[in-house]
Amino acid sequence: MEFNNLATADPRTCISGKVMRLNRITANIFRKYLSPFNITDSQLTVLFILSKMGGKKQKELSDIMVMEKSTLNRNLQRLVERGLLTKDEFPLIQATQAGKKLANEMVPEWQKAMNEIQNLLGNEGEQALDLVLHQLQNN
Amino acid sequence: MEFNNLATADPRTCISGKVMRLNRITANIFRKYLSPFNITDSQLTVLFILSKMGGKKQKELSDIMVMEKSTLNRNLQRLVERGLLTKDEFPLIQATQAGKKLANEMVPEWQKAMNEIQNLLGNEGEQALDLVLHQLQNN
DNA sequence: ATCATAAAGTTGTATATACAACTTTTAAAA
DNA sequence: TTTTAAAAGTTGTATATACAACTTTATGAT
Repeated sequence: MEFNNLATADPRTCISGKVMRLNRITANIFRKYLSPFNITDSQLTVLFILSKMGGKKQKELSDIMVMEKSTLNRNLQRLVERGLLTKDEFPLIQATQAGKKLANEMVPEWQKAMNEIQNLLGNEGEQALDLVLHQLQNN
Repeated sequence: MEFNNLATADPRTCISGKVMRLNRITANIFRKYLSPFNITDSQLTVLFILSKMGGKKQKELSDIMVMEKSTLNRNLQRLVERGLLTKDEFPLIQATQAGKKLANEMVPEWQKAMNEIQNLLGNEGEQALDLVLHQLQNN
């Protein structure tokens, strides 16, 4: 049987495949530093944002992170269950003192992860990543 | 309480956070085109690779995709269950005729997804993505 | 040929992700 | 103030992801 379409397509050029692979590479590096705190990449992103920028509504977080609202809800649940976030002032989600304390404690390890990745990327690579994001989000 | 570390860290600079957001953006675009075939990004990547490059061992696929072997195993299981891949010539994984036929049929929609993303990225953005991957994988 | 070790593959488990459908809250109109 | 509609938030479900621990297969030494 003839597969003309397949003959013209090259899976190595697939943007989605490249980005998923990129995601796994960076996730593997960050996980090395974050797993001792028993917290994931996504959870840390949420905790960092709320610890730095104060209380946010879920919709606001969802938009900032470009994350589906049900996915965000699940991430928030786990952080609330651990006492790191609170919904006491609904609809605002806020970091608790324990959450801010943990985020504060994690910064040195997060910085190590950043250093490792930045060493691999180089300035040029880091700027390239920002360009990619800028093209996709501001067009 | 004072959070000195938090004061110096900016979550917006987090490479992992940026890449996860990038991944969601590109995944959302590709999903629009792939979901009518009831196949996911990851499954398509596997099916494309095997349809184009012939049978591979799981370890080989795992290395090409930089995917954890248990994750790959799960993806393969679903494709085997659907009759799109076969392990009849273990340890080789191969696309079946049905799998190659489906991959062939999907190419036009995949190409549309690629066109939409390439229009957003521009040549500069696409080259930037390749640079990022190159820096992370070849250092 | 056999044995021991390493590598590859599989499975249990937990978390992440998103869709669809639902419930609750908010906002606007009457 | 009440009603209606829209928006936001929640939950059920399926697939993706990876770790740890296991089983199976392959390889090298004897």
